[in-house]
Formats: sequence, C-alpha cells, structure tokens
Amino acid sequence: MSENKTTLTDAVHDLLRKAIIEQALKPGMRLPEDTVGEQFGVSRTIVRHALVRLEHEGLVVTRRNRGAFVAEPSRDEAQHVFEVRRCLENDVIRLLCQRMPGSGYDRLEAHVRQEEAVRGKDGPVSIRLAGEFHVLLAELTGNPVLTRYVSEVVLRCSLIMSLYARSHSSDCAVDEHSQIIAAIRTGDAQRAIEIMEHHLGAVAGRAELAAQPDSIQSILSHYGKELAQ
Amino acid sequence: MSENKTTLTDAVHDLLRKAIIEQALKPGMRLPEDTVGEQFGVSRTIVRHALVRLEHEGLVVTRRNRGAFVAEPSRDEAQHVFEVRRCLENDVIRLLCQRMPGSGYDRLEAHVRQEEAVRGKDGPVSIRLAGEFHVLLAELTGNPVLTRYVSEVVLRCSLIMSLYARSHSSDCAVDEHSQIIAAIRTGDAQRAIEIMEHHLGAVAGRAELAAQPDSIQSILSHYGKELAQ
DNA sequence: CGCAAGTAAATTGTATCCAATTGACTGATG
DNA sequence: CATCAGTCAATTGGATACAATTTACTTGCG
Repeated sequence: MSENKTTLTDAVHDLLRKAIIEQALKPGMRLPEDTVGEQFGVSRTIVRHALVRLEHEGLVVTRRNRGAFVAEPSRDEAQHVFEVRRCLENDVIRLLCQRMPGSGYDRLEAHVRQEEAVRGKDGPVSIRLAGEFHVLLAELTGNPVLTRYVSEVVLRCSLIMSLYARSHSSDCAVDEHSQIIAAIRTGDAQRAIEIMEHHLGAVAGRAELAAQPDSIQSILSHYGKELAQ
Repeated sequence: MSENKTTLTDAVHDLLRKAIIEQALKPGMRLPEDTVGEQFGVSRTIVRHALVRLEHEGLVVTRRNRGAFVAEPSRDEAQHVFEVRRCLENDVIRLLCQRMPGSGYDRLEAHVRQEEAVRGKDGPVSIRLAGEFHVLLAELTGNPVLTRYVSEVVLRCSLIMSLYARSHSSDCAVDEHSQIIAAIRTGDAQRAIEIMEHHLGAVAGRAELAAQPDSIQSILSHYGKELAQ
C-alpha cells in the first residue's frame, strides 16, 4: 500500500487518463506509442503498458497492428455503460443506508460545499468534482472493489458526455447531490434510489443517447455479417 | 471484433488465468517473468503484458521490484469481492426479469443439463461450469459491460474458494440454478434475488470467511501506521 | 478515367540488452 | 548473542533494436 512509490507507467497512465476526460485528447484521436512516448520523454514500453491499462478501463480501444485510439463509444455502448452505472450506484446507496461510516456525512457535505464554490463555471474543475462526488459515495461503502468499478464507469460516462452532450452544465446536479445525501440520512433507500435514478437520467438525457441515428456499423450490423467473410 | 486474430499476449493471458482458477498455480505462488516466459516459449515482454492484465483482474498482485504473485486475498478482500458479486448478480436478475431474450431460457436450461451431466464429479470441469452459469446469466442481459464485471468477480470468487473453502462440492448448486431460472421465468425479481442471495450465501459460507482470524496486517492495521515512516 | 496490383513508409508486435532496486548472506561490533 | 552495515546474486524497470503487419500511394492496364 504505502510502500508503492509511483512508477513511470503509473504517471503516464494517470496523465493520459486525465487528458482524455478533460477532452484534451478527443474521442477517436490516435495515440501512437512513440509520439506519446517522446512527448512525455519515456520509451514506447511505458506508453504501451499505460495503454493496456487504459484499454481495460474502456477509455482507449486498440486495433491490432493499427494502434490505440481514444475510445469513441457508440450510443449502444454508452447506454450499456450508463445502465451499469445506475445499477452500481443504486447498490452503493443500499449499502450506505445500512452502514454509513461516522465521518461520512461530514465528508459528503464538505464535497458539496466545494462543488457550490465553483457553481456556474463549466470548466474541467466542475466536471471533475461532479464525478468525484459519486466516487466518494462509493468509497464510503468501505468496499474498494465496488469503488473501483464505480470509478471506471464514472470516468467512462465523462468520456461519453464529452462525445454526445451539448453542455456539461451541472447547475442542478449540485442540488441533487444534496438531496441524495439527505435521503440516505433518513435511511430511505428507495427514495434515495429514485433521486439517483432521476439524477443519472438527467445526465444521460443530456447526452441525447436515443435521439440521433447511431453509428454506421451499428446500423449496418442489422443487415447481416455474411460479407465479413 | 471478428478481425482480432489472437495475439501472443492474449494466449499467455488466457493460459495463466486458466492455470490460476484451476489451482495449478496456487495463491501466493511467485510468477517470475522469465520463468513463465521460457515455459511458454515467449519473451518477458509478453509475460509482462499478460501480468499487467491479470493484476487488473485481481488475480495477481505485483509488488514493486519484487515481481508478480498469484493473488492471496485476505478475508476482508474476499468479503468485498463477494459483496460486489451479490450486488451485480442481483442487478442481472432485475434486468432479466424485465427483458429476457427469446432464446434465453433454452440456453440456460441447456447449461443446467450440462451441469447435471457432471454432477458428483468435483473436477475442474464442474467448477468451471458452475461459474459459467452466472456469466451466462449476465450475458443474457445483452450488456457487455455488466458481463465483464460479473466475469471478473466470478473468477475472483473461484480463486477465493480455492483458498478458503474446504470443498468445492456444488451438488446443491445445480438445483439452485434451476430454481433461479424458474423464479426469473415468473418475473418475480424479489424471489429470484432471495434464491440468489441464498445461493451465494451458501457458496460464501463454505469459505468460512468470518470464522477464522483475519490476516496479520488486517489486525495490525488497527494499531496505527506510525512506524511505516 | 476507374480499378487493381504492387511497392514503400509508418506503426505495432516481439525480442534482447542495460540499469536500478531488492533480499539474502556474511561478517563485524556493541 | 543480537543487531547492524556492507556486499552480492537475482529479478524487475525501462530502453533499444529487429521483424511483421497494415496503410497509403503509385503505377500500370483495361
């Protein structure tokens, strides 16, 4: 745990992830190993390892002998990610209604105050804080496995929003975060889940996931794959 | 998808994973990169990438400059994995009660018949089939993201069982699988979840997770970390 | 002018090589 | 005798070099 001095691979991994969710690296953009490598002053080996991890996290896709690209999730994939996120966050709420740790509400309210401090500004800070609220909820369950999965889907949702949403404006989100805290405090899991569903529904709704036509391959996939040999 | 000819890294990855969950590689066992490499006739580079992936899946842990080891989850970690598994499988049931695909019940029943065919034999085949039933349930939701997470926790549970359970005997398990199918068929999610909880509870119970004293570090962690510098 | 084949450049897949860190052994010292 | 410093073997962290594959461009032909 504490004996792990961060390694170069970790550093590159974190930087790339940050760059992706902050939209510095846009979906579909190529990530050639040596380009990234000389940018950070490390060799391809490091970049490769980082890319392998990012692929596992769903932020990057690699095509054999073609290289790595920032993930460009189709609307179908996006819906799958959102669905899993709803499931996981509801599970988090159920657990927290059973066992919220002592310092839990203090930490949550401190976080909401942070969010309120940057209300209105639509910068990367606001986006990051909005995501971290949900990760914090997961952390309070005391279950690192659950926390990791929630982190992953939250990050992927950030990427999805950057692809499909017209605006990241999270004005109402902060209020809803407060409402979720309040509902958990009363121990009413069902009500908390309803608010969470509404909250995530609003987020997903902004992504217009069902409105516009899907990607070419998703459409053509209904016409059979016989030609693919 | 279909254009991905399997790469060497994939092959080694699969082999190692299989070896781990079949207990050929026992928890705590060292996995030196060059030893594994010459065993499979590939270089360290390949093994390294495979180990990175396995670490992400929670089947191996790597200690900085010390190398990789087959994961040896503490009882605490084991409980976390089981908890996430319960959450995810309940989510799967909720989704399936809403939208079971047409061929779903046929595939499930075919699988149960396979399990019944090897009933009694406690070999690796029986263990594998028991796990695959749960992965099949997840697949039927049509959500690949959810399927991947379920697969991961199911595999980790296999590893945990190999560590803590006295016997892998899954005689009753097959019957419970049938009961779960029946409950989903009636659309009664609540009842299906109860059976699933009981089913997983029985599995976890066999692991005696709460009975015996925990690991040393888990105990000592309550005595402060000042000495860790 | 369009299409197919062939070739070259670019990029990944894999192997090998050097450096840095760790753990164990040895020996000295209070 | 226990403890600590110093050295050495073993193994990983990281970089470079080579091979294989893909893509894009060019060229030739109908």
